[in-house]
Amino acid sequence: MNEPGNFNQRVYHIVAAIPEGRVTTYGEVARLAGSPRAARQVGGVLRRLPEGSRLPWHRVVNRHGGISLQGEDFQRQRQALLSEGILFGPDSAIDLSRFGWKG
DNA sequence: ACCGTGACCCTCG
DNA sequence: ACGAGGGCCACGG
Repeated sequence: MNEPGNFNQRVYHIVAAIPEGRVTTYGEVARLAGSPRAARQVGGVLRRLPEGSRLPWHRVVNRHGGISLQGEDFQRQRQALLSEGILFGPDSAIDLSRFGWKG
């Protein structure tokens, strides 16, 4: 079991399954992938997505419901989420109890 | 096979 | 309640 590159594949699969208009966290993806302590790695996978990937990477946020990207990438993710009807609170964070995958 | 890296998260003061 | 500090661990070079 657990062949090389499996983590990547699992992450792809899980992220691809996040419904439009919903978000989940790096930690949750890591848990679903079977490596609860590899939240950081999830970010690593998404960072190196092949250009032109159709994976909805923007639906993954940090545990506070905030965007972990910086500068231009921050704006791109924010825009993508807004265009799906996801709202940001006064603290610039998404209410996970409302827009989280499980809801 | 080792080593740096980091789109995170938990634990303590 | 909150911030700094450090552990974590799969990946690529």
